[in-house]
Amino acid sequence: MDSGNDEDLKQLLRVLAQGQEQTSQLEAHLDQPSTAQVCKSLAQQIESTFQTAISMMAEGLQHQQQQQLAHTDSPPSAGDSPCSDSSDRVFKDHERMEMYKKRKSMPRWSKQVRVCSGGGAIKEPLVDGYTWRKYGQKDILGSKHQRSYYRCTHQNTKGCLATKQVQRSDEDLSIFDITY
DNA sequence: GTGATTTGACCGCG
DNA sequence: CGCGGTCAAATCAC
Repeated sequence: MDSGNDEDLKQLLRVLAQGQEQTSQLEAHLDQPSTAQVCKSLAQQIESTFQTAISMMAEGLQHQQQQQLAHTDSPPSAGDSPCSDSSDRVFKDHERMEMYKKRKSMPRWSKQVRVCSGGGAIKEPLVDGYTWRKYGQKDILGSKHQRSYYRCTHQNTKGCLATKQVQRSDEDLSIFDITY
C-alpha cells in the first residue's frame, strides 16, 4: 500500500513556495516603514512555514528509510533548536512558481504568544495586521478552558482566509494558535 | 441601525 | 458516537 508520496511532495513544494512568497512580502514590508510587529509576524510565519516544510521532509525521509532499511532505530525528536546561526543564505530568485491551479491544503503556521500576566483583561494589542471577528467558541476536552475561533473581518478585501484559534490556559498561558 | 459577540445547534470526520 | 469546527440567530455595544 503506497501512500501518496507525490501528494506529499506537491504539498511540500507548495509550502516552500509559500515561504518564498512570504519572504517576498517581508522584503516589501522592510522597504516601506511598516510596523515592526507586522514584519515580526511575517518572519514568524516564514519560520513556521519552514518548520512545516522541514517536518514534512523529515517525515518523508524517515518513511523512505523505513521502507529501505528496516533497521536503524532513529528517534524522531522534533525538538526545536534555538540556535540559529546566520549561515550564508543563498536565496536565488528562481522563476516564479505558478500554483494557481488548485489549493488543496494550506500550511498552517501557529505562533504561541503569551500575554503578559498582569491580571488585566487586556484586549490583545497584538494586531498582526488584521482584525479578527469571533465566530465560535467551544470547550475542548482535556483543556480546562475554552477555545475561541476567530476569523478575518472583510475577507473579500485581502483574501484573508485565516482562522485564528485562541486557547486559553488556566492563568498565564494564552496560546494564540493562529491557523491560516 | 449597523456590525461585532454570544451561544446553542449542526455537521463532518475519525 | 464523540469531538471539534462552523453556522446562524439572537443579543450587545457603539
